[in-house]
Amino acid sequence: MLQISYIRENKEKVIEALQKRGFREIEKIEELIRLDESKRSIQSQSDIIASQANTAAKQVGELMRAGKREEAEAIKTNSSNYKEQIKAFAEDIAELDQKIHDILVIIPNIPHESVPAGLTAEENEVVFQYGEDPDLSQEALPHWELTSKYDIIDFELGTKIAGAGFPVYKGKGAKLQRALINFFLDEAEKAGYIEVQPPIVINEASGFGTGQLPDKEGQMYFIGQDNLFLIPTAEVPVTNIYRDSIVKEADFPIKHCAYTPCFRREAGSYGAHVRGLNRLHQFDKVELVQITHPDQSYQTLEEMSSYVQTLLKKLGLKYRVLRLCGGDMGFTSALTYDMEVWSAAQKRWLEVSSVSNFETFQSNRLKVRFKDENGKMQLAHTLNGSALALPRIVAAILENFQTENGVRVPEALQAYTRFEFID
RNA sequence: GGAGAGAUGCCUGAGUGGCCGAAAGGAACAGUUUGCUAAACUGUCGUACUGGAAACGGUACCGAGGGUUCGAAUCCCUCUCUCUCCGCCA
Repeated sequence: MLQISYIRENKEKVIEALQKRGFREIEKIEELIRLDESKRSIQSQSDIIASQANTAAKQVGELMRAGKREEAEAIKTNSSNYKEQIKAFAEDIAELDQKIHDILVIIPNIPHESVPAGLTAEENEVVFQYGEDPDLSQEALPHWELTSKYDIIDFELGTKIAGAGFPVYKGKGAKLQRALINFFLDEAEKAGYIEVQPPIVINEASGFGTGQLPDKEGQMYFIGQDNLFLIPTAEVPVTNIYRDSIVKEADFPIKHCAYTPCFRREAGSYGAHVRGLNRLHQFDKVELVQITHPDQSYQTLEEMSSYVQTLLKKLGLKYRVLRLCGGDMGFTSALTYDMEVWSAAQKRWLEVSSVSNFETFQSNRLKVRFKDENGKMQLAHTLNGSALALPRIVAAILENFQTENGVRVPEALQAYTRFEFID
């Protein structure tokens, strides 16, 4: 959520930036500023009345103590209508506040200046590409055939138990998952991230803090009886650790990693491109979260991006890095890099990580602040990135490393799987 | 699920109608002392909005929302959360 004071002081800049994103309701900005102006005007009128009421009340107290009963009574009768006036002002202010809030929550973050213009995924900018196309035979199979050939992931069984998009991992498939999780967590620890195990359900305040609510509740599974949501990503519970807190400047950067399952309803996305592991309702992911000083956040973003790339290199996967264009970025992000791996049998790029700087967009909602060197409160910057999401990594490993004798496990993982081939 | 207790500033904790934006201690920050560290001493030390060039003011906030009153951290109502005991249980 943008700060109203920032919008007020940088109106043109905000409008221009939102146009880059393809935000349609630009006129809302003007409306917002009008509402804010009248709110502040009413507020100061109300403050004057309140000040008078306070003075009168204080006088009554003093007169009573001095034993001057009648004078006190006189002021009392004069004071009785202050309350009504203040109440009337308060009602107007509450109404305006609500309107202001309703607009603020639909305004997306302002894109960083390096974000390319563009509205669709085609306009994302490829900033880096690494690795070779694996040399596969004509008979190379897509991963959903390999999983049943080696009996490591059973999609139908998951459908029976829960529904489509909830696969059952079996035998070496389950072990591969466990190996990847441990590999990712160990690497993150080496890179200085402190591991946490958060709840995998969140309340409404947490969902609001990181920007999933309001608006995206349709993407999350809702447990109505207890008013909780299953997490769509560990970003939500991990970042919310710091909600309503004042962090020490010396503690920057705060670095956490977390493994969690993630749940997404993915309502309305079906078809050939979501086959197999490409898009699931439940999947595993190791997530990185950082909270930094505003001056450091873009440097941190680059570090997170290169960290994620080292993981892909260690796994021997061909990948590319995209800088998302304004229209393709998430609502809360100021700058996002997507990492995509090449899935050789499908001949498709699969997104396996998304690394974003949210600047103060989340911290303004979360109220994550620190005291700067001048003793002033400032909002911290929040960032996060997947490192990594498992299913598409599994898909790429299966497809890219398939041989006649089975699927060769990447060397970096063998210490974790304790087998070299899936066969 | 049943019964009870509680929610105050970064933390602990006092405060039952006006002199309370809030005692005290701790932490933190600055200074004095010190060979260094520690200790001691002195001072500073809430947030948000708002007026002002600044100095310095105004308003709001003691879990949330209502109410009583000239006046509420303090009294009343509702809600939320936390803790303790009992029950159940991985």
